[in-house]
Amino acid sequence: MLTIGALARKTGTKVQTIRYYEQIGLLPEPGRTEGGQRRYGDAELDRLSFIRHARQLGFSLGAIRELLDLSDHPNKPCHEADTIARRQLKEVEQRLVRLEALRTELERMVRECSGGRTADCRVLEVLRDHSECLTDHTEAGA
Amino acid sequence: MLTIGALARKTGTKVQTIRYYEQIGLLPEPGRTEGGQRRYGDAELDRLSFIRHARQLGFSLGAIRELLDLSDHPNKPCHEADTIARRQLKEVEQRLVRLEALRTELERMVRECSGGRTADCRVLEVLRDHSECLTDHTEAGA
DNA sequence: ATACATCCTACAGCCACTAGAGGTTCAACC
DNA sequence: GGTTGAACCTCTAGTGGCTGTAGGATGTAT
Repeated sequence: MLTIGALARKTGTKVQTIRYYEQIGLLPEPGRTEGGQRRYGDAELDRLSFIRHARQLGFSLGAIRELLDLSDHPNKPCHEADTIARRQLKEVEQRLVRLEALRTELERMVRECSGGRTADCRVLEVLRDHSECLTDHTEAGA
Repeated sequence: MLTIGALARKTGTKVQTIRYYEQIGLLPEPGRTEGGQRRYGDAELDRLSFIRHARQLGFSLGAIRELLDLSDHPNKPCHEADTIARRQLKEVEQRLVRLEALRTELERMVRECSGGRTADCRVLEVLRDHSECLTDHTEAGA
């Protein structure tokens, strides 16, 4: 039986994050000691590891909820999980394209900066005038 | 003189976002009509365009605040702006590396999915067992 | 028995917006 | 001059995915 702190260490999660996952129903309410402290078993360890791994792969908590649900029903057909993963892959690919455009633009800004006064700063100039950009990075966000 | 809606259209910003920028002090408080509606001139248009462009390049509002401040002082040396841009470039590059690892892993998951029952689903299996991963995508986040 | 690390709840805060309620103003048209 | 109706106003709350803090209770080692 693991304390919440031990579970946190084993999974590389913060204690508060575990409680947060419980609060939003992603983790089940665990057993408690007489004094009211949470105690976890292997099932919870596996489930949290699954969640953390999926988060590392960029899945949203909503998608993870679906994946966990599928994982709980071994006889369901698998194409739903496949769909979720493909959707995630598509999003990652789109982000990659946008980020590459950003990199190009930032590299150019930095390369062309002559190091004088801000009045002549290439970085600020490019920011001031969008038409100086070679790539399309609209909607690029983070 | 532009209404807030016209300014929004010109810069591709939502009206609420403009008010939000004003609220956090990124845009100055504009003049008002007798009835209390905001009216903007070219200076605000330029400033908001700068902000939006920098946002598209992924700069945080904090970084943008610094850049605007530099832009307001044309005789300051330029290396601070350069530093901010380089920092941003570095972050973008790091995100790219992580996202590429994610893409590799997601592609493999999707490719290997046989389309049977969830019990045998490759996607779910990989999520369950981190050791199946070839790439390091820890801390990859979004 | 005591120390003290860890646990508990409850709530506020982060970023960068976005949405909605409920009411007011402006500009155009008749 | 009167009437629409789109656009404006303020204020508040919600989004995702946590993170941090206050103030107190519990568990374990000595």
